[in-house]
Amino acid sequence: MKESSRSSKGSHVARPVSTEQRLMDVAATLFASKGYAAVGIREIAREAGLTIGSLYHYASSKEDLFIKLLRSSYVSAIDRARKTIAMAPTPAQRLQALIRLHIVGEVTEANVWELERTELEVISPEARAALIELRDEFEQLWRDIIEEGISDGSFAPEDPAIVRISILRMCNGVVLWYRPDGRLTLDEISDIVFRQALLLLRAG
Amino acid sequence: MKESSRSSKGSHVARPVSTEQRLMDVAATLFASKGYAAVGIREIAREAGLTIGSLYHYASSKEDLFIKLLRSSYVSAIDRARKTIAMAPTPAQRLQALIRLHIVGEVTEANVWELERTELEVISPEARAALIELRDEFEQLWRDIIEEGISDGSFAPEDPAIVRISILRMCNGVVLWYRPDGRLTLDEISDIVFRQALLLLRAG
DNA sequence: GTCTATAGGCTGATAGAC
DNA sequence: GTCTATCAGCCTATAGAC
Repeated sequence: MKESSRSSKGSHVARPVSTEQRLMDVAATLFASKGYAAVGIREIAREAGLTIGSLYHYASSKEDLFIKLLRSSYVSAIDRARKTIAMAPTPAQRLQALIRLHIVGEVTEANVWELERTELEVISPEARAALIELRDEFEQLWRDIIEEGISDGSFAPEDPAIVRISILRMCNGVVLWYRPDGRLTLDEISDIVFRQALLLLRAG
Repeated sequence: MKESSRSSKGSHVARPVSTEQRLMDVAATLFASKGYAAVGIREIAREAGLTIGSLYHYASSKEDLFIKLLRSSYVSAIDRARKTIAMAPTPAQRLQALIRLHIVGEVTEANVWELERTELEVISPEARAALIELRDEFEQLWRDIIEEGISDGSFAPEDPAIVRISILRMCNGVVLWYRPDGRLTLDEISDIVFRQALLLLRAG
């Protein structure tokens, strides 16, 4: 997802990725697919092409690795979401762009959002509070769009909070059943989810 | 959930529960809240008031315990759903009853449905196939209601499959944020989710 | 049907050479 | 920054007494 086109080498080969980035990507994929407790540090190290000893150069513990990866995932998701929102003029268009960004992001990267369900509870209270703050910051972006739509009259949901949760769950669920060779493309799915979101928001 | 009012004792004290039932309940709660890998058999045994040795009298392995509990949860959910559906005359009423049953069931018992997300992958292929069959049987009940609604003209969703998945995810998500002392009762939440489901189904 | 005791392996984490 | 070697503790599961 990181473009880094300002790399000085100007190389024509596949852009090299830092060991740390590779480690985080591997950890994200494994944690997202199997859950925190089910993934061992040996497996993470092996998949990242490292030994256990080397892994501990990048993170001081398994929990620290998990926290680092969640934080960077949340931060980059928030960052991209803000930029996407800034380019759309109306609440509905902002919502459409955000839904597509979220669905595509989850399928092409790792779905870290479903992890918060129970896995956040394994980490220490202070670190958890910081992560929950980031998660709330992300959700606030959706909340704002809905509020703006209500203000300008384009949305009129029965219960804005439940609708917001429902829309996010519809997005988060796609990665569980989407298959690249399936009936629908990610763009088509994103459009359907967006129209479903509109149905919920325009209930009034 | 099991009534067993035909117990011969006619006792006026709280209905006694078999050790096996208690074990299954404890295991369901723990697995649902922390995930399969994060729960140890020591913890399950302790919570159920047993030692490890005794636990293995009821299940031959941790995986076997997990399979038994998922199977019994699925079977009883399907059974209750069928009975609930049979009492409602129209597709919309069947849907309303099923949504309420599902939401209330998940909150008052353990939410085993979210487990299938990734946890089903840890169990052996044969057992998994049987469980997936049960899960599909449950989902087929929802599919049937939607199809019947489409046939009689009361529903006209853009994409029946995605709407079905979305409705189920809206139901399954409630247990993640519902609090007994919160703004809404379970009945109120169920009604809102039902009306949201109708919005998705009557898109036409 | 419940217990105690223990086997055998895997886990997260550390020490220290290079 | 990466490695090898290793530790102490926890895990699932079993054996066998009662």
